Amino acid sequence: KAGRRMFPAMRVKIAGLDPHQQYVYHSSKWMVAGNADSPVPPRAYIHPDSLASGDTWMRQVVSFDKLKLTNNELDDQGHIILHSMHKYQPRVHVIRKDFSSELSQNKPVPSGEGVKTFSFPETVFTTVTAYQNQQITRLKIDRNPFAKGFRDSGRNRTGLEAIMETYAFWRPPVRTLTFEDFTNMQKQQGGSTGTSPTTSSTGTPSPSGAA
Amino acid sequence: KAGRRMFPAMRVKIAGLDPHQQYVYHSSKWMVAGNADSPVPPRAYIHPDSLASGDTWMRQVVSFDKLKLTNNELDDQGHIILHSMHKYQPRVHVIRKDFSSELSQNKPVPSGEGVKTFSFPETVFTTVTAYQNQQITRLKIDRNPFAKGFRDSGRNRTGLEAIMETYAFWRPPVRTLTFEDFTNMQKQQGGSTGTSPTTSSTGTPSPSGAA
DNA sequence: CAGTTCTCACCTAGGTGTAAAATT
DNA sequence: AATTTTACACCTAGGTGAGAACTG
Repeated sequence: KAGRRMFPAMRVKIAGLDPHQQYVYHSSKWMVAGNADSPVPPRAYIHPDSLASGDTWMRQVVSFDKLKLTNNELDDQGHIILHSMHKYQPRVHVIRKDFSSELSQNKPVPSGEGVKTFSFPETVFTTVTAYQNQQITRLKIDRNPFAKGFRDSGRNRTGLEAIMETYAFWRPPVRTLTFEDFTNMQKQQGGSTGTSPTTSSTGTPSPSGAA
Repeated sequence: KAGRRMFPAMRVKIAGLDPHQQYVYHSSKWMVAGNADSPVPPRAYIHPDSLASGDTWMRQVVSFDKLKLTNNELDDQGHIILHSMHKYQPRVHVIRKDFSSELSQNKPVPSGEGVKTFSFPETVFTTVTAYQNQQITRLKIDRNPFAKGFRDSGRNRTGLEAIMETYAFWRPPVRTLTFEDFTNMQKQQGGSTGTSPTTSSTGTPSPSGAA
């Protein structure tokens, strides 16, 4: 019924906007890596602060932590619908609000000048309904405040868990986007099947189901 | 430090908008009844759903329940700053978004065609830091879910409390606004020192103070 | 039986009035 | 003495993974 959040969430910092122009933040397109376009165009998540000035956006770290995923095809609460056991790559769209094309979460992201799209290989992840990897489970329990109830502070730090020590002071990366970087970014867009263990690969479970 | 909400909150239903036009909901001006304009122009609360189509606004009951009041003159969290022990009358502004005058919570509400202001005598209230009236205290404890901890279901229903029985099934009024009503509304704008015991008169405490 | 759904104890986050303490 | 501030117990609301129950 309800969706579940991603953890860690996409967090982004941007530079190079016109401080007095209005912008919309859009997180989409939830590409299935290496698949043809799905029959239904995927939903986009419009950042709740949206329609704010470039000045406002640039002054803060933009966090997509309220975004929720679901595997319920009939979801009517605006959650992002994904398929379990698939690999996805989040994208961030920065859309300048000049021509007043009302944008909805279902309409495709507009294109043209004033619309920039970014994506990062390290944020590729695989959706699951049950964790397949004990390291991911521990990472989430140790880092997500809402899972504190499962923390077991006095535990044996054996072999495999030593790896987790690496994450003890790790923080989700905050990338800085500049429009100058954009042309470089484009080249990177094609095949990003990154298996970097740093972020949430094989992590985020897509949540419980239907209405 | 933190502000406190109003209870019950302003709840409003509107009709007569252009379904495809964009509108902003604005709750202000927090007039001190019968006083000259205060030195600092009062803040307005921009409804969080704002910049939505007339269609969207009309389909739902618009609730201002997230609005927070404070008596802290130096508040920097966007709460509405009021003075304790004063009488206020909330107003609702419906602002058509055609000329792109960016509206901020601090800027004065624009005027002209496409901007309609409504207020209701039954929503006049008096700010306090401690309740002066035991009936208000009981009303809030009985009706506000967050005060459930103070409910004492098996209690003596003595004299004064019998009055409260009246409120047992009472719900905050949902008013319907139409632009046709607007001219009538204007006449009512001047002196509304309504002491109707129905709503929150002598109720809402303005919250704890400073940063 | 691999994958999914459901329920639950255990958290975070924050909205209540109370009563004591501080302020004026 | 009257009003405001502060700390607090007790709620609502909702985000966790665990583990039992369910599904194909």
